[in-house]
Amino acid sequence: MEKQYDPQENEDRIYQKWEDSGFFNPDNLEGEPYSIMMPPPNVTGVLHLGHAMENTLMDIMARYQRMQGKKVLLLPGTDHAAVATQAKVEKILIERGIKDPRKELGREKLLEEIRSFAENSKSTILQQIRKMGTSCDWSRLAYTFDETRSKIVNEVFQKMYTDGLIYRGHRVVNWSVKGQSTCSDDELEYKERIGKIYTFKYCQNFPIAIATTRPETKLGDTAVAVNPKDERYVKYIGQTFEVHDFAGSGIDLKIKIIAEDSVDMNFGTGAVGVTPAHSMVDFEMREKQISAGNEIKLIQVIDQNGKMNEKAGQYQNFVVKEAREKIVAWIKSAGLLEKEEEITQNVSTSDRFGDIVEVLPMTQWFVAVNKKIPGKNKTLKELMKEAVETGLNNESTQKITITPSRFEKIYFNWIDNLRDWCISRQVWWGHRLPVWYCQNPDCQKPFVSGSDMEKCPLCGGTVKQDPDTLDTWFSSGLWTFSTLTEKERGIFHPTSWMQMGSELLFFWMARMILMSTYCLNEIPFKNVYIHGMLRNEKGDKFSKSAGNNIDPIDISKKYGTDALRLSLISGISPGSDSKFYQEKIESARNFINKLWNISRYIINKNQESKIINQELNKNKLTLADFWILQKMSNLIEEIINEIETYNFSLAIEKIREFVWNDFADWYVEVSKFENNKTEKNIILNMLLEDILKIIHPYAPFVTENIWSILGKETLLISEKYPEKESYWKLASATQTDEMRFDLIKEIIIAIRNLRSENKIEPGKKIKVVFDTKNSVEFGLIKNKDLLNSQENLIKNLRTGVEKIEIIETGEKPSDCAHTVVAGVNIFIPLEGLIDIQKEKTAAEKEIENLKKYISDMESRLNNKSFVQKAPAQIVAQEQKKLKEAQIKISELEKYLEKLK
RNA sequence: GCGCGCUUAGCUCAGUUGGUUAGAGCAUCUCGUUUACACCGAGAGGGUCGGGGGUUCGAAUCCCUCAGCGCGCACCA
Repeated sequence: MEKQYDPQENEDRIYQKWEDSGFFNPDNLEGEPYSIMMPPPNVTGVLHLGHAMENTLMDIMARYQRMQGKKVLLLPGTDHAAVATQAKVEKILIERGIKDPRKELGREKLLEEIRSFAENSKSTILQQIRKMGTSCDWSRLAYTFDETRSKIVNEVFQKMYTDGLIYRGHRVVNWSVKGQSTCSDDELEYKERIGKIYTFKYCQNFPIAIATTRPETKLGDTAVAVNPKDERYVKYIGQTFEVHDFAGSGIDLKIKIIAEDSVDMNFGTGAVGVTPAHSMVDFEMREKQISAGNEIKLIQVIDQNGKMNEKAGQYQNFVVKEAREKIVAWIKSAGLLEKEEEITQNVSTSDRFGDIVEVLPMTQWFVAVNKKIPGKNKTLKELMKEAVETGLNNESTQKITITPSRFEKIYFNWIDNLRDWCISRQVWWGHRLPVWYCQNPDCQKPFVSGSDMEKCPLCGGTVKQDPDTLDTWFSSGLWTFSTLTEKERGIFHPTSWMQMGSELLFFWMARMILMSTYCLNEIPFKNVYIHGMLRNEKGDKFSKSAGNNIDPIDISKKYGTDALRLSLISGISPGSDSKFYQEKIESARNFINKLWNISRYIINKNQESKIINQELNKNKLTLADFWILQKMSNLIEEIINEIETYNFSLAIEKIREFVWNDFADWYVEVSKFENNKTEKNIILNMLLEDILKIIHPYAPFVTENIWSILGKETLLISEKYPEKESYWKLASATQTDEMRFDLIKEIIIAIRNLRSENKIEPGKKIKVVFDTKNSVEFGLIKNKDLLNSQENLIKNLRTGVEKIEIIETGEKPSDCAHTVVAGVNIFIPLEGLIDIQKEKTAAEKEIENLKKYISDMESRLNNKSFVQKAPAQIVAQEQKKLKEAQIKISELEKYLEKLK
């Protein structure tokens, strides 16, 4: 074995071994099913650090559960990411000089370009997932746009259409002019900007002034809404006012004054100009009014190119911004403007195309979220709520738990504000709507079909498929079950655990819940873990455009995948962002190397002593042996608990602390000189093997590598996770072993400390005198006997102690360095080398501290209500502490006296 | 505007239902080539737990309030 671990040599080979072993495929495993669906990365490029972190989290969980004896499925896949991918490829094509790819290439050719880009990107991504060590079942690899998934998409569409949950309607939608496509409410990004709000009247004799940031849309106004409690305006409610030639457009407006409770009387003029065609809120007002029998018109004045249309009269063909300026100028000159103020406003932009989104009325396809599902008497909204609130159909086994729980509130909040989901997109890359329109002018009926249609089933006329495609989240929503066969759904669905970033809460998590509860009457997953975002040391997001992007594969190549994995999850906690920086990677690499060297030491030792499968003789165990066995037992319990509550970072931190501090720095050192060699070797090997197992989910490559160097014929990936009980059985000698070993540890540290403080030369051998007269005892064994029996530890653990003397006189030897641990006086004779003044100052300072401590403690214990109210256990504990401090202070005082 | 987080050592973070003199890693300083590891070992220094108030025998922990940062939603007339 090399002095330093070289990750490069083996990673690919080991991954191949795992893959060949079949353990990635749950069909080869026994036990309780445990399933994780990988959030399919978009085929828009390469994996970034966030993906790498996700892969690490999922793989830790998958490997851990596999080692716990479960039948683990980690299913890999990719997402065609409709709009995102098309937008990306179009951008590339434009950069290549094709000005308008859709026009110049046409549907088929453009799709061919996108397909080839996507396939390329896909193969890169899959390679990267392998490189991360992800133990996923490649035989079940899925793609949201492959044949199997497309078939299910069509089936679900048809089912929802039949149930009346998917409908074609003329409603307002978000329209990206640049992308020439709709987008859903969730695909909007709000950007803050400074805008102007104008307060004016439509015309001189209009009774009410209104305010707006978009005067150009006022050409489409058909109502003014006021609060019915508003005394200023109540008299106008129900009246219709005509505005002749609004803003010189040549267009006459008919404005009806309507009552709306939601109008804030104190905001602006207390009246809202209602533009149903260009505002979601106004459109809803109109629907409300209509259902109350109050007809209001819908007048569209902006077209799909972001220009004013023929309904804008004189302003036709101006882009909205120009029209706005002209109308404002006209209003000003006509003396209608009452106020002009600057405000900060949020404008909705398209998250993929980046342009400001216009709200337009269009005929599109929608999912009705507030409509009762036939046979269920519940709406989709209600299903989605139920699944998280009480459990689907009020079954507790069908309840989704979100970690951290605060995201549940955010989710409910979102559901409350949910509108019908526009699912048709005018991009070409995606699942084409399974809708056919009869071309016979006498028929013209639309048909929804799960499979391709050729002829109109009614009139036999030719049919033409709808050119639109589905919102990408429609297919992603099916992911937890579209990836499984019917039979597999019985085993792996609902899936056990799902992890994702908080930005996908609505896009994806909510849609999966919607689809799964509706289609299968089952929740998609039992537990969702929401992770935060990785940021750099300054707290900035990593992004290509900011130029601070880090390629995880570069780090993997330089430091090894194990170090990358450890550094990615170090310091993370559920739902919170975390920082990722160089020191973390190095620290992780160092730990891997430490593990390598611990193993190297033990493996070399094995070769010398050639021990084979010997039984541990409990009678030959030392205090140190019992101590480490107890520690290991506790550790296993703690980390299982941490992993199962998704505290991945805490678990590995605890492992690291144990491995480095307890095992390497103390136990391995002790093993070098204690005489029960056989027992030591057995314990060292047992611990090493189990340490490799508990680290394996985090750092699979190095652990598997060492495992094979240990000469194991099995693969570590398929080993059983260690159990607390097996250590507990060995270690349960006495509970106080741990405390007594810790006392020896403290004494050793105190001796090292005295050496350092008194500048005793490194190589110089010393004698130590212990006075145990007033010391605090642990258990039945006297400290005197304990020190006697553990002389070996004290001498050999980097203390340079050559001789030990134990006295019980309470007399102070002179010319000594001195300290007190648990009442044990420790003296190191210094033969005139001692700096008396320094010793005095140190002792005085410590006495000072102790005095304050003791007086605090005394006043607490003298406080009657403390003694009365605090639990007896706490009081006893405090009394013990006080006693210890008192012993220490009196010993120090005596020592100080001696110094004078 | 409504709701939710966060604020602990120079940095990154722990701190379980309130109960040791608030912990770790990195960084800093001192010492050390002791043959598993200098990607190492031994030690040290460093915090009035964001400010203020309250509850309690006892508060980093619970409540109120203020401030800073972040997130979600709504508004954006």
